[in-house]
Amino acid sequence: MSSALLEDLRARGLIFQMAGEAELPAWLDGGVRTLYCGFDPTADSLHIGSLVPLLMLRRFQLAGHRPLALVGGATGLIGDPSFKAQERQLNTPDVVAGWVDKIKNQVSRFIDFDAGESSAEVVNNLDWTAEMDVLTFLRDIGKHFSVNAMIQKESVKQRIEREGSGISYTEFTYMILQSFDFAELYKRHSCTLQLGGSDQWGNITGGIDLTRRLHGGQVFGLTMPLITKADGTKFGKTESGTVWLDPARTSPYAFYQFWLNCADDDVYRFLRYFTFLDVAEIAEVERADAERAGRPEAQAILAREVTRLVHGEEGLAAAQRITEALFSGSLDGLSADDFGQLRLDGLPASTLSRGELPETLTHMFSEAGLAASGKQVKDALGRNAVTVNNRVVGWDENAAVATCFAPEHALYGSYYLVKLGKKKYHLFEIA
RNA sequence: GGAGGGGUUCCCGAGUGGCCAAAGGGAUCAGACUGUAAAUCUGACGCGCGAGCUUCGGUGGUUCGAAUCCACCCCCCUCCA
Repeated sequence: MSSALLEDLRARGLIFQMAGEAELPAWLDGGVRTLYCGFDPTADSLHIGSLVPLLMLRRFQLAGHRPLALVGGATGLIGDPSFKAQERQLNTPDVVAGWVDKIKNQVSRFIDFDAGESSAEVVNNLDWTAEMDVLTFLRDIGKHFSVNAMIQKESVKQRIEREGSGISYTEFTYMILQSFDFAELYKRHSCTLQLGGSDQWGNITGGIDLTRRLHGGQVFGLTMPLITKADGTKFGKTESGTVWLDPARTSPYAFYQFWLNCADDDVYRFLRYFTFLDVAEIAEVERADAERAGRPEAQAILAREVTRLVHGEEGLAAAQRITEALFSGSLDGLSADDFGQLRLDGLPASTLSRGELPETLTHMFSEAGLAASGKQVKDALGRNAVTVNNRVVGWDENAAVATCFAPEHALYGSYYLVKLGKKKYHLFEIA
């Protein structure tokens, strides 16, 4: 039954490497197994880079196993050097502790805590490292690690070999801390499988070795592939930066748009990675898209599914309302209440009074976040890329803010929907 | 502690007294083409509507003029002790 899980994961392209590949299928089939994946608090929210591992925990849970989400209250204080080009800035303990709480919360949305034998649990590695003293650590844990082997790990190689960078002892020790986590979870929870991104391979195998040495137990490892994009740019970034899971940082609307804008060359792969849709079903979507000319269905399905997973039905509905309002072409169908709703749904918006309008559009729009600088607004104005309630506004009107936002141009007396470029919208409410 | 190398605009990386707001590439933004794609082409890309203003690790100095020269300081890397 669980080897079926592995089959599905393989079909989705979600398996990059396995440690203990020969025994793992039988082991999973043999009963409810406990597995874990770690999430280090490097900010107050996770971003979509953590989505694959999070969904992976859920996939295992749905297959009857018991997932532990480890929040790295300890490892987050150290910093994982794996494949990082540079030493990281340390964050203060109280800051990290605050992030741990937020991330615990976030992680909890993806796994079920009330599922009988396979009920999930959130653990924090600070619980078993905080009180450990240095000498115990060095004698009981450190002794099992060979520096010779550690410096051979691919994940730290560039830090050791590359001219112009280096690695502190602190970060170098990260691998040992994470290895200790695995051994400890094995002891405490009989946890026998660790999941992670492919960059975690070195840390995972370290944990497997340590568990064997410390407790004589056989445990397993599984890594997921790095998510890449066909055009070679980094996955998970948009013009406005990282795509976060926290709706306060990335609105459900922006989140939905991110997936909707997914490239054709990536979208079917992403459907397999990021949704629970059946592989066969996804193949069917791909086939249908290929047959039909024009715009594929896949992006809409992907956006819908992932937004629902992360932001729930309500978040999805809000995102779809805004999308529908903005991209259907005409604003005529919108009522005054609809504008209010769009604001609530997370459409970027601001309120100004007629008396305090800025002197220039460049100032007004860059302030509102429609563009990074006045120069960009100027460029857009010069190319007729800006509209106010669908009326094109040009560079010659830059200083005529009051005219552009005159009452006769308003919708319902006070609403102005400004579009810059093809996709950037901002609602101004002018009282 | 010693010797050497280095810190340039978001990133990589040129620049070693004026022609430098600083080559080139990447990323990003806008336009055309489209499907709110991709590829391609065009323009922008420190800030400012503009006059102009502020940058090249930091602080002082030399000079008519400094990212470029000098002094001191901070940080990083390599090797030696």
